Amino acid sequence: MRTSQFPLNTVKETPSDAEIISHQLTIRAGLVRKLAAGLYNWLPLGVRVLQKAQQIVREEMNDAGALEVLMPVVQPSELWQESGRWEQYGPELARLHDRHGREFCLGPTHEEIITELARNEIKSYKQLPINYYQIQTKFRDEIRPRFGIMRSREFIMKDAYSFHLSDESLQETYDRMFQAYNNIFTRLGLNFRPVLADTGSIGGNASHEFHVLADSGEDAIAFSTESQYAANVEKAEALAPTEQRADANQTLEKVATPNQRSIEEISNFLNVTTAQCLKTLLVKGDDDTVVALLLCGHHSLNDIKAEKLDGVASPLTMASDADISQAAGCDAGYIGPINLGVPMIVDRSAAKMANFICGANENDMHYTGVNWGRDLAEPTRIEDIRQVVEGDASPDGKGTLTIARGIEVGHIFQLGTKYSEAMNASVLNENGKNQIMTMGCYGIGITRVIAAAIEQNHDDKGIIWPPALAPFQIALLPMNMHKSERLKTAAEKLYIELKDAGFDVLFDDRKVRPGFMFSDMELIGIPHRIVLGDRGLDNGMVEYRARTDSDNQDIPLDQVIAHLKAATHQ
RNA sequence: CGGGGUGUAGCGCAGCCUGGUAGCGCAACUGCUUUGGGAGCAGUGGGUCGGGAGUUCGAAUCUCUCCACCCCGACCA
Repeated sequence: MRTSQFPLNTVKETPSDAEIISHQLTIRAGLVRKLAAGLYNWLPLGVRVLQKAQQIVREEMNDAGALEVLMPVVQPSELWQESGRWEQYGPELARLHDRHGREFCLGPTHEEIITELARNEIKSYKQLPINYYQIQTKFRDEIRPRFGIMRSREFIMKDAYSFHLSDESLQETYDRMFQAYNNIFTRLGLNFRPVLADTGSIGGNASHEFHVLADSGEDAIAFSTESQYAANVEKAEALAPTEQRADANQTLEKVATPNQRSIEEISNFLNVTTAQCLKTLLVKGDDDTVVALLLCGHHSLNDIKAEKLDGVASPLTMASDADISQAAGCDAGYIGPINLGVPMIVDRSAAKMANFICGANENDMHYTGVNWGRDLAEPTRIEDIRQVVEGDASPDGKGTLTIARGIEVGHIFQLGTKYSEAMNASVLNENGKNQIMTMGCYGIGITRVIAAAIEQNHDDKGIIWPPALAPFQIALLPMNMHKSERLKTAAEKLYIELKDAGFDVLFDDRKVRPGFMFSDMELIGIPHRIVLGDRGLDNGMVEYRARTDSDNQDIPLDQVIAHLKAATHQ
């Protein structure tokens, strides 16, 4: 490709609203342009990268036995009503009407559609298992789209859905997808980790997320220092402390704490650590009741763990101010478990506290020196409801946890029969009886993969594409070609030879200064660069430089192709 | 949804407080010079100052209203 026919649309200035590096570079390099909040146009250069990513995903999915289909973006409400998600899904689901007033939505995901397809097309156990996938645009009306293509409202996703008769068959396909995902992200050249995950709103059993490790990631991942254990902190179990509870050697006292509400304020005011304070959260329970959740002051509630507990409303909802004053007789900030007449769920760590501080259920008052079993009953319900923190014991018993940031680029689930049951997707089994199929689902955010790749691979000059994602492999840069007929002839000849050798070459035939060319090619991250100049031509030499090199290398003109083949492992 | 902020040329911004014929840099276009790390000089084009209403002789500037976009928060016990 020639730059004279393939405009680069690079810009020198960073747009003011781009916060993270991948957002800045996707715009500066001319991959995308913003159309509106969370909506992006993809320019020719960006499309080439998209296609590279899609191709790898396609190849690995096909190799793993999945079959490509294509489903509509616009989906009829009836199917969503059948699965129950028309009501469940909030404002994130963009709904619309056609001219006849019929209701539709823009698909944020395709479980309903694939289940409808499968129940019509699959009649016999002999057709199972089967794994369908598509690469399709999704729309989710995010609360806050941000970071450019990292979290946009419209995005491209590869989603796959498998159908089975048995859990064993589902597990087999799940394992195969797990392997396929490892292959895909490895080929894409990303530093990633599969982690145990929560199944979220889609529901189901086993689940892994694939995270690209980057400081700008929106998810926190807990890793074991000693083992392969890795989990989203939403999911990571906080083990009960192994040490015994300390002796109750302080006396219970009620102290005035005027205007000291938060754990932070209380600990400062009383000159103690936050770990000595007990945090009492009131949340909504079943049918208009209120439940107290008790945590160590330095721990945070994990609402995903909490809302799964019996007696706690899902989604987790904090009690209103009115509920609080009715249940505890005080304002938020002074609630405590002593004489609190609501059911209590105590975190494993909080149950081991001794001589702690808590609210007195009276405004501007706290208790100090509080002890379980003496000043109030021993906890009757102890659960894991907190977020893990750095240094916690790893749930698999090996090592301790460290916490790193990750970008979720893939997610695989065992869905079970949630959709197939609701939508009656069944086949005839070996005994001639109807049997509901069990399902798995497997997603990869294609557009997010590109943002993640840039987050992980860039320098102050621009993008450094992993070879598999680069829009072009080689930049061919003639120096001042318009002034030298000899150079022009040589450059044109080399361009043809490189193309014939099977390389993706970007030939910069613009009449621009050398520095301009260098900067452009570095910004858009082309992995390999060949520079042709009159000086080198006198000696039959060209210059080679990889995007990651700091120096040029002189290569005899007749060995360029061999050199590039070695450099690109072709 | 709550809080904060910003809308002025394609992009980045000044001008607004204190009302009086709309500016700077980059980009674009033309010409000349230049040519191994985002060139120099000269010139040219480009703006419903986010929309609407109001105050005023006169509004980018003051008032009201609507819209768009950005940031933070949605853990307060």
